[in-house]
Amino acid sequence: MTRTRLTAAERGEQLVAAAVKAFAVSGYTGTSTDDVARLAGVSQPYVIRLFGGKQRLFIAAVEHAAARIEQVFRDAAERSPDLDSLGQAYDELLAERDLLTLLLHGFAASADPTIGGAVRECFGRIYRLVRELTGADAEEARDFLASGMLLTVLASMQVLGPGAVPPEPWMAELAGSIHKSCAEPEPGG
Amino acid sequence: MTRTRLTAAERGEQLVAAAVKAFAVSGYTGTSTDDVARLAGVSQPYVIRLFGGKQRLFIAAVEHAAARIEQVFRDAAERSPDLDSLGQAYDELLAERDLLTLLLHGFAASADPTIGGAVRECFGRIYRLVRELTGADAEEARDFLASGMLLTVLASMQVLGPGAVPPEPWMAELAGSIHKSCAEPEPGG
DNA sequence: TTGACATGTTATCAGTCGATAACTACCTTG
DNA sequence: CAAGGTAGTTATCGACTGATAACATGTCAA
Repeated sequence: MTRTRLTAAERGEQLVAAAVKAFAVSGYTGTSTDDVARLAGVSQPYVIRLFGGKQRLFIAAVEHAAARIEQVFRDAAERSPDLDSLGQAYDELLAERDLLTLLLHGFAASADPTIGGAVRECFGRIYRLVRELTGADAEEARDFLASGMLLTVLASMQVLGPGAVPPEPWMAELAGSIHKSCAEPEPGG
Repeated sequence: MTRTRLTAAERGEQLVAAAVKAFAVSGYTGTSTDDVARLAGVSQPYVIRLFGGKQRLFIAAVEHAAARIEQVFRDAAERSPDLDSLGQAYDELLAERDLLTLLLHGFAASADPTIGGAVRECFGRIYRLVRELTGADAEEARDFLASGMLLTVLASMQVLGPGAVPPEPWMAELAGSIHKSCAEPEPGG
Protein backbone atom coordinates (compact mmCIF):
# COMPACT_ATOMS: atom_id res chain seq x y z
CA MET A 1 0.00 0.00 0.00
CA THR A 2 1.18 3.46 -0.88
CA ARG A 3 2.19 5.84 1.84
CA THR A 4 -0.84 7.62 3.23
CA ARG A 5 1.08 10.53 4.68
CA LEU A 6 3.61 12.76 2.96
CA THR A 7 6.22 14.97 4.51
CA ALA A 8 5.33 18.62 4.67
CA ALA A 9 7.94 19.33 2.00
CA GLU A 10 6.51 16.74 -0.38
CA ARG A 11 2.97 17.95 0.16
CA GLY A 12 4.17 21.49 -0.32
CA GLU A 13 5.63 20.70 -3.73
CA GLN A 14 2.45 18.91 -4.68
CA LEU A 15 0.43 21.93 -3.62
CA VAL A 16 2.61 24.36 -5.54
CA ALA A 17 2.10 22.27 -8.66
CA ALA A 18 -1.65 22.32 -8.09
CA ALA A 19 -1.52 26.05 -7.40
CA VAL A 20 0.18 26.72 -10.73
CA LYS A 21 -2.60 24.94 -12.57
CA ALA A 22 -5.42 26.49 -10.58
CA PHE A 23 -4.14 30.06 -10.43
CA ALA A 24 -3.33 29.98 -14.14
CA VAL A 25 -7.00 29.49 -14.93
CA SER A 26 -8.61 32.09 -12.72
CA GLY A 27 -5.84 34.25 -11.36
CA TYR A 28 -5.05 35.23 -7.81
CA THR A 29 -8.39 36.50 -6.59
CA GLY A 30 -10.45 34.24 -8.84
CA THR A 31 -9.01 31.02 -7.48
CA SER A 32 -10.02 29.76 -4.05
CA THR A 33 -7.64 27.99 -1.76
CA ASP A 34 -10.20 25.21 -1.80
CA ASP A 35 -9.74 24.86 -5.57
CA VAL A 36 -6.05 24.26 -5.01
CA ALA A 37 -6.68 21.98 -2.07
CA ARG A 38 -9.06 19.74 -3.97
CA LEU A 39 -6.74 19.61 -6.97
CA ALA A 40 -4.04 18.29 -4.64
CA GLY A 41 -6.42 16.07 -2.67
CA VAL A 42 -6.09 17.71 0.72
CA SER A 43 -8.35 19.85 2.85
CA GLN A 44 -8.50 23.62 2.43
CA PRO A 45 -7.42 24.57 5.96
CA TYR A 46 -4.31 22.44 5.56
CA VAL A 47 -3.26 24.51 2.57
CA ILE A 48 -3.57 27.65 4.65
CA ARG A 49 -1.56 26.16 7.45
CA LEU A 50 1.24 24.91 5.23
CA PHE A 51 1.69 28.21 3.41
CA GLY A 52 0.47 30.70 6.00
CA GLY A 53 -2.07 32.27 3.67
CA LYS A 54 -3.35 32.50 0.14
CA GLN A 55 -0.93 35.22 -0.90
CA ARG A 56 2.12 33.18 0.04
CA LEU A 57 0.77 30.22 -1.89
CA PHE A 58 0.33 32.37 -4.97
CA ILE A 59 3.82 33.80 -4.71
CA ALA A 60 5.25 30.31 -4.24
CA ALA A 61 3.48 29.26 -7.43
CA VAL A 62 4.80 32.27 -9.37
CA GLU A 63 8.33 31.64 -8.15
CA HIS A 64 8.02 27.99 -9.13
CA ALA A 65 6.98 28.98 -12.65
CA ALA A 66 9.86 31.42 -12.95
CA ALA A 67 12.32 28.83 -11.65
CA ARG A 68 11.08 26.37 -14.25
CA ILE A 69 11.75 28.89 -17.01
CA GLU A 70 15.21 29.56 -15.65
CA GLN A 71 15.90 25.84 -15.66
CA VAL A 72 14.74 25.50 -19.26
CA PHE A 73 16.98 28.41 -20.26
CA ARG A 74 19.99 26.92 -18.51
CA ASP A 75 19.44 23.61 -20.27
CA ALA A 76 19.15 25.36 -23.62
CA ALA A 77 22.28 27.39 -23.02
CA GLU A 78 24.16 24.24 -22.22
CA ARG A 79 23.39 23.02 -25.72
CA SER A 80 24.08 26.37 -27.35
CA PRO A 81 24.66 29.60 -25.44
CA ASP A 82 22.86 32.04 -27.74
CA LEU A 83 19.49 33.76 -27.97
CA ASP A 84 18.24 31.52 -30.78
CA SER A 85 18.69 28.52 -28.56
CA LEU A 86 16.85 30.15 -25.69
CA GLY A 87 14.11 31.30 -28.06
CA GLN A 88 13.59 27.78 -29.24
CA ALA A 89 13.41 26.64 -25.65
CA TYR A 90 10.77 29.25 -24.92
CA ASP A 91 8.74 28.02 -27.87
CA GLU A 92 8.66 24.62 -26.27
CA LEU A 93 7.46 26.23 -23.06
CA LEU A 94 4.29 27.18 -24.91
CA ALA A 95 3.25 23.59 -24.33
CA GLU A 96 3.20 24.35 -20.61
CA ARG A 97 0.70 27.16 -20.94
CA ASP A 98 -0.09 27.14 -17.24
CA LEU A 99 3.35 28.47 -16.41
CA LEU A 100 3.11 31.41 -18.78
CA THR A 101 -0.46 32.30 -17.95
CA LEU A 102 0.30 32.20 -14.26
CA LEU A 103 3.17 34.61 -14.79
CA LEU A 104 0.89 36.88 -16.75
CA HIS A 105 -1.57 36.84 -13.86
CA GLY A 106 1.33 37.72 -11.62
CA PHE A 107 2.38 40.66 -13.78
CA ALA A 108 -1.16 41.96 -13.83
CA ALA A 109 -1.51 41.57 -10.06
CA SER A 110 1.53 43.75 -9.37
CA ALA A 111 -0.61 46.49 -7.88
CA ASP A 112 -0.40 44.50 -4.66
CA PRO A 113 2.98 45.54 -3.24
CA THR A 114 3.93 42.12 -1.92
CA ILE A 115 3.02 40.33 -5.11
CA GLY A 116 4.52 43.11 -7.21
CA GLY A 117 7.81 42.85 -5.39
CA ALA A 118 8.02 39.10 -5.84
CA VAL A 119 7.03 39.30 -9.49
CA ARG A 120 9.55 42.02 -10.30
CA GLU A 121 12.27 40.00 -8.67
CA CYS A 122 11.42 36.97 -10.83
CA PHE A 123 11.41 39.10 -13.96
CA GLY A 124 14.71 40.73 -13.12
CA ARG A 125 16.31 37.39 -12.41
CA ILE A 126 15.22 36.03 -15.78
CA TYR A 127 16.51 39.12 -17.56
CA ARG A 128 19.88 38.85 -15.91
CA LEU A 129 20.04 35.12 -16.58
CA VAL A 130 19.36 35.64 -20.28
CA ARG A 131 22.15 38.17 -20.56
CA GLU A 132 24.51 36.03 -18.53
CA LEU A 133 23.86 32.84 -20.47
CA THR A 134 24.01 34.35 -23.95
CA GLY A 135 26.24 37.40 -23.56
CA ALA A 136 23.54 39.48 -25.20
CA ASP A 137 23.66 43.24 -24.75
CA ALA A 138 20.77 45.17 -23.21
CA GLU A 139 19.04 45.82 -26.52
CA GLU A 140 19.27 42.23 -27.67
CA ALA A 141 17.98 41.00 -24.34
CA ARG A 142 15.15 43.49 -24.50
CA ASP A 143 14.08 42.27 -27.95
CA PHE A 144 14.26 38.72 -26.72
CA LEU A 145 12.07 39.44 -23.72
CA ALA A 146 9.66 41.41 -25.90
CA SER A 147 9.16 38.40 -28.14
CA GLY A 148 8.72 36.30 -25.04
CA MET A 149 6.03 38.59 -23.68
CA LEU A 150 4.14 38.50 -26.96
CA LEU A 151 4.30 34.71 -26.98
CA THR A 152 3.16 34.65 -23.37
CA VAL A 153 0.18 36.85 -24.11
CA LEU A 154 -0.75 34.88 -27.24
CA ALA A 155 -0.50 31.63 -25.33
CA SER A 156 -2.66 32.96 -22.52
CA MET A 157 -5.23 34.15 -25.05
CA GLN A 158 -5.15 30.63 -26.49
CA VAL A 159 -4.00 31.93 -29.84
CA LEU A 160 -0.90 29.74 -29.64
CA GLY A 161 -0.10 26.47 -27.99
CA PRO A 162 -2.02 23.24 -27.52
CA GLY A 163 -5.76 23.55 -27.46
CA ALA A 164 -5.68 26.90 -29.19
CA VAL A 165 -8.86 28.47 -30.47
CA PRO A 166 -9.75 27.99 -34.19
CA PRO A 167 -7.36 30.36 -35.98
CA GLU A 168 -8.49 33.63 -37.49
CA PRO A 169 -6.47 35.15 -40.32
CA TRP A 170 -4.62 37.57 -38.07
CA MET A 171 -3.64 34.72 -35.74
CA ALA A 172 -2.18 32.73 -38.60
CA GLU A 173 -0.24 35.79 -39.75
CA LEU A 174 1.18 36.42 -36.30
CA ALA A 175 2.01 32.78 -35.68
CA GLY A 176 3.49 32.42 -39.17
CA SER A 177 5.96 35.22 -38.72
CA ILE A 178 7.23 33.93 -35.42
CA HIS A 179 10.89 32.94 -35.48
CA LYS A 180 11.33 33.81 -39.09
CA SER A 181 14.83 34.70 -37.92
CA CYS A 182 15.42 31.09 -36.97
CA ALA A 183 15.65 30.34 -40.67
CA GLU A 184 13.73 27.16 -41.26
CA PRO A 185 14.32 25.97 -44.81
CA GLU A 186 11.26 26.60 -46.96
CA PRO A 187 8.75 23.71 -46.89
CA GLY A 188 9.03 21.21 -49.70
CA GLY A 189 12.68 22.03 -50.27
CA MET B 1 -27.96 74.02 -10.54
CA THR B 2 -26.29 71.13 -12.28
CA ARG B 3 -28.35 68.30 -13.55
CA THR B 4 -28.91 65.72 -10.88
CA ARG B 5 -29.79 62.92 -13.23
CA LEU B 6 -27.82 61.71 -16.23
CA THR B 7 -29.02 59.79 -19.23
CA ALA B 8 -28.30 56.09 -19.17
CA ALA B 9 -25.74 56.59 -21.93
CA GLU B 10 -23.89 59.28 -20.00
CA ARG B 11 -23.91 57.24 -16.81
CA GLY B 12 -22.76 54.25 -18.79
CA GLU B 13 -19.71 56.10 -20.08
CA GLN B 14 -18.93 57.31 -16.59
CA LEU B 15 -19.19 53.77 -15.29
CA VAL B 16 -16.94 52.39 -18.00
CA ALA B 17 -14.31 54.96 -17.07
CA ALA B 18 -14.60 53.96 -13.42
CA ALA B 19 -14.48 50.29 -14.39
CA VAL B 20 -11.21 50.78 -16.26
CA LYS B 21 -9.61 52.26 -13.17
CA ALA B 22 -11.03 49.74 -10.74
CA PHE B 23 -10.48 46.59 -12.79
CA ALA B 24 -6.93 47.70 -13.62
CA VAL B 25 -6.03 47.55 -9.94
CA SER B 26 -7.52 44.22 -8.91
CA GLY B 27 -8.55 42.46 -12.09
CA TYR B 28 -11.85 40.89 -13.03
CA THR B 29 -12.54 38.70 -10.05
CA GLY B 30 -10.72 40.91 -7.57
CA THR B 31 -12.84 43.96 -8.21
CA SER B 32 -16.37 44.15 -6.88
CA THR B 33 -19.15 45.83 -8.76
CA ASP B 34 -19.55 47.93 -5.65
CA ASP B 35 -15.98 49.22 -6.07
CA VAL B 36 -16.89 50.46 -9.52
CA ALA B 37 -20.21 51.83 -8.34
CA ARG B 38 -18.67 53.88 -5.56
CA LEU B 39 -15.95 55.17 -7.84
CA ALA B 40 -18.68 56.50 -10.12
CA GLY B 41 -20.91 57.64 -7.27
CA VAL B 42 -23.87 55.38 -7.91
CA SER B 43 -25.33 52.37 -6.16
CA GLN B 44 -24.10 48.87 -6.88
CA PRO B 45 -27.42 47.40 -8.09
CA TYR B 46 -27.68 50.18 -10.64
CA VAL B 47 -24.40 49.13 -12.19
CA ILE B 48 -25.73 45.61 -12.56
CA ARG B 49 -28.94 46.83 -14.14
CA LEU B 50 -27.20 49.12 -16.61
CA PHE B 51 -24.75 46.49 -17.84
CA GLY B 52 -26.65 43.28 -17.19
CA GLY B 53 -23.88 41.77 -15.10
CA LYS B 54 -20.30 42.09 -13.96
CA GLN B 55 -18.86 40.27 -16.94
CA ARG B 56 -20.42 42.64 -19.45
CA LEU B 57 -19.09 45.60 -17.50
CA PHE B 58 -15.60 44.16 -17.60
CA ILE B 59 -15.78 43.50 -21.32
CA ALA B 60 -17.07 47.02 -21.91
CA ALA B 61 -14.07 48.36 -20.00
CA VAL B 62 -11.63 46.23 -21.99
CA GLU B 63 -13.19 47.32 -25.27
CA HIS B 64 -13.01 50.92 -24.15
CA ALA B 65 -9.29 50.58 -23.42
CA ALA B 66 -8.67 48.95 -26.78
CA ALA B 67 -10.67 51.64 -28.56
CA ARG B 68 -8.58 54.30 -26.85
CA ILE B 69 -5.39 52.68 -28.10
CA GLU B 70 -6.80 52.50 -31.62
CA GLN B 71 -7.63 56.18 -31.45
CA VAL B 72 -4.12 57.06 -30.29
CA PHE B 73 -2.66 55.01 -33.14
CA ARG B 74 -4.91 56.70 -35.70
CA ASP B 75 -3.88 60.11 -34.43
CA ALA B 76 -0.21 59.15 -34.60
CA ALA B 77 -0.57 57.76 -38.11
CA GLU B 78 -2.16 60.98 -39.21
CA ARG B 79 1.04 62.77 -38.24
CA SER B 80 3.34 60.13 -39.69
CA PRO B 81 2.10 56.74 -40.96
CA ASP B 82 5.01 54.57 -39.81
CA LEU B 83 5.85 52.25 -36.92
CA ASP B 84 8.18 54.73 -35.24
CA SER B 85 5.33 57.18 -34.94
CA LEU B 86 3.01 54.58 -33.50
CA GLY B 87 5.73 53.44 -31.15
CA GLN B 88 6.17 56.94 -29.84
CA ALA B 89 2.42 57.15 -29.35
CA TYR B 90 2.46 53.93 -27.37
CA ASP B 91 5.22 55.33 -25.16
CA GLU B 92 2.92 58.16 -24.27
CA LEU B 93 0.21 55.65 -23.42
CA LEU B 94 2.43 54.48 -20.57
CA ALA B 95 1.14 57.54 -18.73
CA GLU B 96 -2.31 55.93 -18.81
CA ARG B 97 -1.21 52.81 -17.02
CA ASP B 98 -4.76 51.81 -16.19
CA LEU B 99 -5.51 51.12 -19.83
CA LEU B 100 -2.55 48.82 -20.29
CA THR B 101 -2.92 47.01 -17.00
CA LEU B 102 -6.59 46.43 -17.66
CA LEU B 103 -5.74 44.89 -21.02
CA LEU B 104 -3.18 42.67 -19.34
CA HIS B 105 -5.83 41.51 -16.89
CA GLY B 106 -8.02 40.81 -19.89
CA PHE B 107 -5.35 38.74 -21.61
CA ALA B 108 -4.77 36.75 -18.46
CA ALA B 109 -8.50 36.18 -17.98
CA SER B 110 -8.91 34.63 -21.43
CA ALA B 111 -9.62 31.22 -19.95
CA ASP B 112 -13.20 32.43 -19.65
CA PRO B 113 -14.58 31.85 -23.15
CA THR B 114 -16.70 34.99 -23.28
CA ILE B 115 -13.90 37.23 -22.04
CA GLY B 116 -11.35 35.41 -24.17
CA GLY B 117 -13.41 35.95 -27.28
CA ALA B 118 -13.78 39.66 -26.64
CA VAL B 119 -10.11 40.08 -25.78
CA ARG B 120 -8.90 38.23 -28.86
CA GLU B 121 -11.13 40.38 -31.03
CA CYS B 122 -9.62 43.54 -29.53
CA PHE B 123 -6.10 42.23 -30.06
CA GLY B 124 -6.79 41.20 -33.64
CA ARG B 125 -8.32 44.58 -34.42
CA ILE B 126 -5.25 46.39 -33.10
CA TYR B 127 -2.93 44.13 -35.08
CA ARG B 128 -4.84 44.77 -38.31
CA LEU B 129 -4.98 48.47 -37.59
CA VAL B 130 -1.23 48.66 -37.10
CA ARG B 131 -0.58 46.95 -40.42
CA GLU B 132 -3.20 49.04 -42.17
CA LEU B 133 -1.96 52.36 -40.85
CA THR B 134 1.74 51.75 -41.42
CA GLY B 135 1.89 49.26 -44.27
CA ALA B 136 4.11 47.06 -42.13
CA ASP B 137 4.50 43.41 -43.09
CA ALA B 138 3.61 40.61 -40.70
CA GLU B 139 7.09 40.36 -39.24
CA GLU B 140 7.42 44.08 -38.64
CA ALA B 141 3.99 44.21 -37.06
CA ARG B 142 4.88 41.28 -34.87
CA ASP B 143 8.03 42.97 -33.60
CA PHE B 144 6.05 46.11 -32.93
CA LEU B 145 3.43 44.25 -30.93
CA ALA B 146 6.14 42.37 -29.08
CA SER B 147 7.70 45.62 -27.92
CA GLY B 148 4.25 46.82 -26.97
CA MET B 149 3.60 43.75 -24.87
CA LEU B 150 6.89 44.17 -23.04
CA LEU B 151 6.10 47.80 -22.33
CA THR B 152 2.64 46.80 -21.16
CA VAL B 153 4.03 44.22 -18.77
CA LEU B 154 6.70 46.59 -17.46
CA ALA B 155 4.13 49.32 -16.93
CA SER B 156 1.83 46.94 -15.08
CA MET B 157 4.72 45.82 -12.92
CA GLN B 158 5.35 49.49 -12.20
CA VAL B 159 8.82 49.28 -13.66
CA LEU B 160 7.93 51.98 -16.18
CA GLY B 161 5.55 54.89 -16.19
CA PRO B 162 4.51 57.44 -13.59
CA GLY B 163 4.77 56.33 -9.99
CA ALA B 164 7.17 53.55 -10.86
CA VAL B 165 8.97 51.66 -8.17
CA PRO B 166 12.56 52.77 -7.25
CA PRO B 167 14.66 51.44 -10.13
CA GLU B 168 16.92 48.44 -9.79
CA PRO B 169 19.88 48.06 -12.16
CA TRP B 170 18.09 45.67 -14.49
CA MET B 171 15.14 48.04 -14.74
CA ALA B 172 17.40 50.91 -15.76
CA GLU B 173 19.05 48.69 -18.36
CA LEU B 174 15.74 47.60 -19.84
CA ALA B 175 14.28 51.09 -19.81
CA GLY B 176 17.50 52.55 -21.20
CA SER B 177 17.52 50.33 -24.25
CA ILE B 178 13.94 51.09 -25.15
CA HIS B 179 13.57 52.81 -28.49
CA LYS B 180 17.22 52.79 -29.24
CA SER B 181 15.98 52.32 -32.78
CA CYS B 182 14.33 55.71 -32.57
CA ALA B 183 17.80 57.11 -32.88
CA GLU B 184 18.20 59.67 -30.15
CA PRO B 185 21.54 61.40 -30.61
CA GLU B 186 24.03 60.24 -27.98
CA PRO B 187 23.98 62.44 -24.88
CA GLY B 188 26.61 65.18 -24.77
CA GLY B 189 27.18 64.97 -28.53
C1' DT C 1 -51.28 69.14 -14.11
C1' DT C 2 -50.86 64.62 -14.77
C1' DG C 3 -49.37 60.43 -16.18
C1' DA C 4 -45.87 57.62 -17.87
C1' DC C 5 -41.33 56.52 -18.52
C1' DA C 6 -36.50 56.74 -17.31
C1' DT C 7 -33.25 57.26 -13.55
C1' DG C 8 -31.79 55.77 -9.34
C1' DT C 9 -32.14 53.83 -4.35
C1' DT C 10 -32.65 50.71 -0.19
C1' DA C 11 -33.33 46.17 1.49
C1' DT C 12 -32.15 41.68 1.15
C1' DC C 13 -30.41 37.15 0.00
C1' DA C 14 -27.98 32.88 -1.05
C1' DG C 15 -23.53 31.53 -2.02
C1' DT C 16 -18.58 31.80 -1.41
C1' DC C 17 -14.17 32.56 0.75
C1' DG C 18 -10.01 32.78 3.79
C1' DA C 19 -8.88 31.83 8.14
C1' DT C 20 -8.98 29.86 13.01
C1' DA C 21 -9.76 26.38 16.47
C1' DA C 22 -10.12 22.07 17.96
C1' DC C 23 -9.72 17.42 17.16
C1' DT C 24 -7.81 12.91 15.04
C1' DA C 25 -4.53 9.65 13.12
C1' DC C 26 0.03 8.32 12.07
C1' DC C 27 4.79 7.42 12.88
C1' DT C 28 9.10 7.42 15.13
C1' DT C 29 12.09 7.06 19.02
C1' DG C 30 13.50 5.47 23.39
C1' DC D 1 4.61 0.05 24.68
C1' DA D 2 4.34 4.87 25.64
C1' DA D 3 4.85 9.48 24.31
C1' DG D 4 5.52 13.29 21.54
C1' DG D 5 5.90 15.41 17.30
C1' DT D 6 4.09 15.49 12.48
C1' DA D 7 0.38 15.21 9.10
C1' DG D 8 -4.15 15.95 8.30
C1' DT D 9 -9.28 16.55 9.26
C1' DT D 10 -13.99 18.53 10.50
C1' DA D 11 -16.57 22.32 12.19
C1' DT D 12 -17.36 26.91 12.05
C1' DC D 13 -17.25 31.86 11.44
C1' DG D 14 -17.40 36.72 9.88
C1' DA D 15 -16.96 39.21 5.86
C1' DC D 16 -17.95 39.92 1.19
C1' DT D 17 -20.25 39.55 -3.44
C1' DG D 18 -23.35 39.57 -7.46
C1' DA D 19 -27.85 39.69 -8.27
C1' DT D 20 -33.03 40.45 -7.59
C1' DA D 21 -37.05 42.86 -6.07
C1' DA D 22 -39.43 46.49 -4.55
C1' DC D 23 -39.64 51.15 -4.01
C1' DA D 24 -38.67 56.28 -4.84
C1' DT D 25 -37.71 60.33 -7.49
C1' DG D 26 -36.89 63.24 -11.34
C1' DT D 27 -38.30 64.66 -16.20
C1' DC D 28 -40.85 65.45 -20.19
C1' DA D 29 -44.86 65.47 -23.33
C1' DA D 30 -49.73 66.24 -23.92
